[in-house]
Amino acid sequence: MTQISASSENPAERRSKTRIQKENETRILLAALEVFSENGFRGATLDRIAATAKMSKPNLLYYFKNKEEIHVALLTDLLDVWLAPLREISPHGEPADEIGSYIRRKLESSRQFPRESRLFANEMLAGAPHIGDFLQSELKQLVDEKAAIFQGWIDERRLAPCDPRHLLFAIWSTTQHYADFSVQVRHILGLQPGDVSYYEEALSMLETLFLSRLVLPASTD
Amino acid sequence: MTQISASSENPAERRSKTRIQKENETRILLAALEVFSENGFRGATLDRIAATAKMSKPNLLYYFKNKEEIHVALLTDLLDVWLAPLREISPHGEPADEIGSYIRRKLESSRQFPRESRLFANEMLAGAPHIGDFLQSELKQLVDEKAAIFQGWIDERRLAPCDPRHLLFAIWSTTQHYADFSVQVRHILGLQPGDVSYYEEALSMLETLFLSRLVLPASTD
DNA sequence: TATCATTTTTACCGTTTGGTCAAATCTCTT
DNA sequence: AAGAGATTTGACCAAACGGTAAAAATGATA
Repeated sequence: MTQISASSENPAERRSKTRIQKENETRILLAALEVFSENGFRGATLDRIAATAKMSKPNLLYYFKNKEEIHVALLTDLLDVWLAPLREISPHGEPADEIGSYIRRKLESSRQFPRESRLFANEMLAGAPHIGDFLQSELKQLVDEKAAIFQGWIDERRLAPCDPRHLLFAIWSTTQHYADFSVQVRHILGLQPGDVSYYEEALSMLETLFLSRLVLPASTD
Repeated sequence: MTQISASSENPAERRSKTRIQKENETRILLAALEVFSENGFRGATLDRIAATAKMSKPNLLYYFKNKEEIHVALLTDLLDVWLAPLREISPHGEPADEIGSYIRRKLESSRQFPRESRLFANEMLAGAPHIGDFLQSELKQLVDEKAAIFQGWIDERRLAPCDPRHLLFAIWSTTQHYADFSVQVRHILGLQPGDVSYYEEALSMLETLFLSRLVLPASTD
């Protein structure tokens, strides 16, 4: 978050952050994450963020100069979280290992950072007005790079022929679903609001789906 | 939409709808779908909906008594669209056929009704405040019913052991992803804003994933 | 074409929203 | 304990928001 330390930041240009500054910025970003991830940028209000952070609105605006700046700070943090699991895919491992561990990392990220996932989803649904550039440049580039790895495996007959980018879409959607649609998941599984015990079953399902075979061939017993 | 004809509807209780009424309600719901699906309930405004429908705000409120009523009308329509493909799953077909055609129906629904899909996604992200009951009752019941079919196939060794409900989650997420995250999909595939030509590749990917085998066993050539 | 119901508009209201300002308070250093 | 800088607050503002009332305009019907 909050770029290079003593740049043109909000509480004037000060050399280093005070204890109070660090505490309050954290509190604000945490509260903002809560509110933005539920209601999106337009649906969120400074009043709600301030209330969630247990802070007056003018005080909040002492740390971030406007609503957009808070949102940008959150998205900037988010993109690192989002990319990290993807970066780790290596061309040197076995396809099953690499895909399997990518799924585990993505699912773990979904469990640990469900609000970040929903923040991202909200931004997508709104048409990615704030991170369109990121999608087109950084993300696209990384995807192309990793897709080439998959394509290599396909050429070596270690992976079924498919568009590697769509394979990535499938991994992203299935894993993020457990964060973004957790309400639906819990309602259907009959779980309580806070309960996230379904992640183990989810992993098991996704391993069957991506690494093994779902529909079994007719046995010849 | 708009339940039983001459109930306690908005323009007083009138016997049947006039031509103008039908036209305007359609225009409003179409505009509202556009706006709600992009920004969610809280992020949408009556002014934007009215502007999109090329209609004054008071005139809009002549047909729907408030913002919530428009939203409810949209969600009511939506739930039918959402359930239709699921209802068709039959216990009598082959697993591969039933799952395959369900995926095709879902993907087709995603292509035909992307805004409805995003409306649903927005409602989920917000914690399903308006359709929580639907998820718990109608949807859960239908899911349990269809999950039992899958479980039967698992018991007969025609399907890999897995939690059938999570299998449904995987189908939902992968197919809806192409509507909900279409911006991301297009940016990564390098397509223009309106272009939805990726649906064929998507279907191909999902058929490989769900019906065939993604990671191939080492050949013994 | 006169009449009546339907539709649309104009003008408005109270509240919420994003944001400002200056004064008041607090914290840290000396 | 005093001073300077950092933090917090209350009062406020203009615009946007959801919504209302009543008059004006339009459409259907006889």
